[in-house]
Amino acid sequence: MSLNKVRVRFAPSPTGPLHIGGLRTAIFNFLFAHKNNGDFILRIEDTDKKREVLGAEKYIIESLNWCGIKVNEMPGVEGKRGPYRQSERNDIYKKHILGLIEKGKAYYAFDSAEELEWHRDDHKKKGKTFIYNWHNRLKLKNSLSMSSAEVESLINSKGKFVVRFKAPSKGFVKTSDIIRGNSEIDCKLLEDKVLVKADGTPTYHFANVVDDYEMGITHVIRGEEWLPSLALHYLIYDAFNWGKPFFAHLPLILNPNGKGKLSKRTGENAGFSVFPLKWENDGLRETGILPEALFNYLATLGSSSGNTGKTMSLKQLVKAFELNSVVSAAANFDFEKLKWYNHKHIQEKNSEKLLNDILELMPSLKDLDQLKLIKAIGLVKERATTLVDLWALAEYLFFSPKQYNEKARKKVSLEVVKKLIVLCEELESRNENKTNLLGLIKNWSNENNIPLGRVLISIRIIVVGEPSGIDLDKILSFIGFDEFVLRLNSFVNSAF
RNA sequence: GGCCCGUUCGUCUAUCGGCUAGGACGCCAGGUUUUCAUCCUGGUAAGAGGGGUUCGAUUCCCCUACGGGCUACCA
Repeated sequence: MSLNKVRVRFAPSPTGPLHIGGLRTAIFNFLFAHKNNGDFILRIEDTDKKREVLGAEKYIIESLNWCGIKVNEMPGVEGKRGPYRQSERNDIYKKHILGLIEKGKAYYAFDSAEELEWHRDDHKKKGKTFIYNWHNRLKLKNSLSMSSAEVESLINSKGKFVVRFKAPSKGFVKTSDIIRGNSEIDCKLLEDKVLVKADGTPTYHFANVVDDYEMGITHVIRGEEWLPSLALHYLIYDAFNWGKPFFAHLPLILNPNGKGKLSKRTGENAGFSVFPLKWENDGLRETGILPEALFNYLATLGSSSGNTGKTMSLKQLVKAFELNSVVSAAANFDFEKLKWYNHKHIQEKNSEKLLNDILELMPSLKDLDQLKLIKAIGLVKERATTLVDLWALAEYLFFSPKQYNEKARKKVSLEVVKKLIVLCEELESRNENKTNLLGLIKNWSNENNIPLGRVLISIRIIVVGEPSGIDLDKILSFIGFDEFVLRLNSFVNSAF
């Protein structure tokens, strides 16, 4: 175990918006860094410029920021080990690849894409799999099979070549993973992977190892999809004679039914977004999910340390986090459970802060009395699952219902309502104290033998528009006597 | 096809070889609420199958099945 300061990185590709799976990887890295007083680095893996999507990098940073994931070093927040975009690190890769070629650990190859495609097809027809490695590298066009003069002239004339890693022809690579334990990979099966592409840019495998080394990464925490490449990465470290970081491969997040990696499409079909923020369509933020709830839920997906059956704050999650309590099996995404976390976190958040969250989503609410809004949030929040329905649940406290639930409307006794209006007029003319309006109404209904249940449901439907909502008492004192009379009258008017 | 990883209630998970297999979400029932929801109480439901090892396997090993991932000059 090295005594170096823990340094971890989250290394997404800007090929699209950050999705839930990527975010979970970021969260685990972040949790681990904080648990160990380490650094959390964001590295943008933009070596494939063809696939880069405009705005993706910005989206990634905004998403992390929204979730409260603070980054110590990243593009724009340069530390000593930058730059933090791979596209800006080409000199570093060039220097290192030359060293590897000199050591005989890597070689030039000139096979065209078409030629390789032909070999793959040809092998497939024969029921075999084409692997570019020790088995056939001498029959292919590369600096191992050709004379140095030939190689030199090819490099000088065309300049089109790739650099491949020379994987060993025998032996085993012993790999180790914090989550999965030890494993042995047969070198015979390994491919001579391309390290540098024909356009001079590195592939993931090469850039990744070089950067993790150069940036002093102590723990590589990444998705399970990289597990098959782990042996290759080990060999690259060894070829350089570099010390290896520790590795931890996180289980994947699958679709709710367990079929395949969680995808945008299944999310859409099931009615949720797999993106934290808006990207074309609404993200989780826009559907009223709280960042702390998303963080909390994702921290429990594939780990027992956060999976306590209770909500946990960032502080608690950091304290509880253990890399070796990460589960090795893939986890299904469950939107229902996310909603439960969201509901719980709404309860735990104070109304002022909730108001800020809601105003971000619905700026038009800034026109309303902010103090009244805070009070209203306090009244309805225990019923809310998302920020969006938090407002839906509070709306009738500010505006009279646009329409009345048809079924419920029939339960309203027009006769009673008319009597109520008369009562209100009397109260007004007597200059009665109407603080306890509902109490006055209850007494009145008692004295006049009007069934109280009937009165209450009628009032509720007129005031709310639905047979639902918070305590009538609270509603009436919130909207006040005048507004109440207004709503009674507009109901009577609409009844004809 | 080849290689890699995995398999406990429907879902997320607990179990350091010896338990009536625990918790959470969901669902169902009851209670509170003169509404609806929240909330409270209870219930439902599981160690893929087959071989070993062992006094004893969910737990260790092997096989099979199933699921997932990788198999690009993408990451």
